[in-house]
Amino acid sequence: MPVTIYDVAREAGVSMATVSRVVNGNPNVKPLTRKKVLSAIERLGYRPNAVARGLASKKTTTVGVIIPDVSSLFFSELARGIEDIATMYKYNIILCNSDQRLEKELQLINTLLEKQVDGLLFMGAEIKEDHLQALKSASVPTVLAATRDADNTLPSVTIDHFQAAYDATRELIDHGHKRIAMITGPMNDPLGGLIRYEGYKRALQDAGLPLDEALVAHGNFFYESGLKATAQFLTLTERPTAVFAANDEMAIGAIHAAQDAGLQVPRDLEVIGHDNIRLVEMVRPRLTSVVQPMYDIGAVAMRLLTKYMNNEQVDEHVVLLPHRIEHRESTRPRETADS
Amino acid sequence: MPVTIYDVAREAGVSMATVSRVVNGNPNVKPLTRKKVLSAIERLGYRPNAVARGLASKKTTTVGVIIPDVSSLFFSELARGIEDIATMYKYNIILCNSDQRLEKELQLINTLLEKQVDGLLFMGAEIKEDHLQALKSASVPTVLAATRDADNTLPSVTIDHFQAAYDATRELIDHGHKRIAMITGPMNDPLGGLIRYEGYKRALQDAGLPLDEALVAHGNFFYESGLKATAQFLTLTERPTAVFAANDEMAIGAIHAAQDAGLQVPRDLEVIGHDNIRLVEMVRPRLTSVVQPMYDIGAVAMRLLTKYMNNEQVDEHVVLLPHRIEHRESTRPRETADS
DNA sequence: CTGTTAGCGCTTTCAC
DNA sequence: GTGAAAGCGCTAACAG
Repeated sequence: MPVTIYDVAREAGVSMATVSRVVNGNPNVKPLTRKKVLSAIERLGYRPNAVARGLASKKTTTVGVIIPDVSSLFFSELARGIEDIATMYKYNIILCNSDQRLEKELQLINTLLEKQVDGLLFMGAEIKEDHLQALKSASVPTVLAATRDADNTLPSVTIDHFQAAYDATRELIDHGHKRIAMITGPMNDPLGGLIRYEGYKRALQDAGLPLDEALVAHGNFFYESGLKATAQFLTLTERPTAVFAANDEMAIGAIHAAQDAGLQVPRDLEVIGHDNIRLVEMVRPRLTSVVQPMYDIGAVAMRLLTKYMNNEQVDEHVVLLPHRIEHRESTRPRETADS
Repeated sequence: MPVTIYDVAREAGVSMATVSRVVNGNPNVKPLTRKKVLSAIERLGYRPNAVARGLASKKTTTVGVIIPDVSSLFFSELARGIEDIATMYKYNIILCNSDQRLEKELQLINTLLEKQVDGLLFMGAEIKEDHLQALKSASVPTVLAATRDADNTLPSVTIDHFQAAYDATRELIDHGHKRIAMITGPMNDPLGGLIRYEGYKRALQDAGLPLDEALVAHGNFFYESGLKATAQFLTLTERPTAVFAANDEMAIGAIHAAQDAGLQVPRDLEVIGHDNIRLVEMVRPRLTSVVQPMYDIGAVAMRLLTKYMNNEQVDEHVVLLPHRIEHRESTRPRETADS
């Protein structure tokens, strides 16, 4: 039923090999022959079968992407960066949601390898020994995006999460705050959760400020948890005067909790978020946030993966992208800062 | 290098056919034989090659998904619904961003067909003759998600956009408003743009209200455009007292524009959005919005596609999911409404 | 520059 | 229940 390379060959009066050459842009074809083939292709409406090609060439020009949740504001931005660069290099992506469940992640790795992807892009919170094991069984390269494994066994693209959290906290300290609260991510998330908390603690410590457990709440990255944590903070007799949230959604929750309590941001409570998702511009006051360049992380990770897939030389297997703080109205300008 | 079905056959002392049967769960295998094969698979670490399988069986258990932009709050939610159901039916998805550019859409359709996807899920604003043409050249089924073609040539899953916009406008009319503004989507988007505008116009007309062109702004679905449009509305001598925006992002922009102008929502301006994305809960006041069940649309579309792919009987090729208005604080409760 | 010839790893009749 | 054998549609040596 469908027209094959063989049909085209017959129609053009050449061999399959020649058709294959034309289709693949091999220069070793006489212009006239090429023209004949092209016209036969046109006439027959030939469409190369990528599956057959994949079997014969052992390349599928497809990469597997494991993502916790595409509908997340954070990850969908990453996914876009990944796909754009993939397209640029003629790859397609098979996208799979893992919900960060270990079992599902492992199963997805396996499925993707069965599908003979040329490479794997992995996003997720924690990289366990199981992941390393599963990935090692693959003959294809893997790159981690927005995360990394503890020993840097795998190539990865991230920012310096510790430093980013440190900087954010430091910023609040510099504004004269003594009681700075933090809404962390889940503590079983090494980078998004634990390390940012460590950065916060270190910054306090370096500034000689005490760590008050009452000012630390463990959130789950969702708006609601930021809202609740902050509402709770505000019931304390010694309330915090600033909050650092491990992501923007929770930070926005913090702003709203403050407003719901009749406080003004940043006058009564300064708030700083993390990631700088598009949402930060869609709140009043607009949210100051640590910029994690999601799109770029995805793009760089994919670019890195193409290098591995092409056996190109790679000097930096572990890439750290720069971060910075984008100042908006949820924090006071430095000049006018006071406690 | 990689272990093939042939290796397993030899190791287990059976034929490839038998291994194939075991792998595919064919019941016609003696339990003992099955056990031998399974153990050989285990021992060798055999992983079936889905590409070879795809070539031989002409099924890839992969569907192509064309999406305008995964990083969009609206579409990423749809994508999640699609992927979840795909997973449920053992399909993987190749996800491609089209940015709604016709040329890219057509090219993606072609690429996906080359990759021998078993089906196609298409999201986009306008379905042109070109699309129909390209899709027709495929021997695989296509389902449209959150859109449909003018003649319902293709199966689709949507809500009744006209009625949804009508209902939203009607709601504001019922609150006693005489000057109701609308921020539309792009007019070249038949459903998200044009039809919602038609619904708005009809509602006004049915209520005997005049259509004031000064109260209609054409936005682009982004926050900024809602912000600007509303700021503009508020400079009018006869300001609107209510706004209906064609999506939530613009509606949130409307809220902020009002607040920036020192007005209170909903007291001075009622705002109603469209889609009910997750963001509506993350603004103050929280946004009243027309619920378009994105996740469900994706899920139902994918489910429908599985039916076509399995040649199952389908009675409803064009499915309309119900919509409703979710009332929040950006509109006044009906009881206390006044002009 | 072009054609011949093996496969790629699996499914699928068709026999037995 | 099981095996033999013929492809699926293409690429990739290898010859010429």
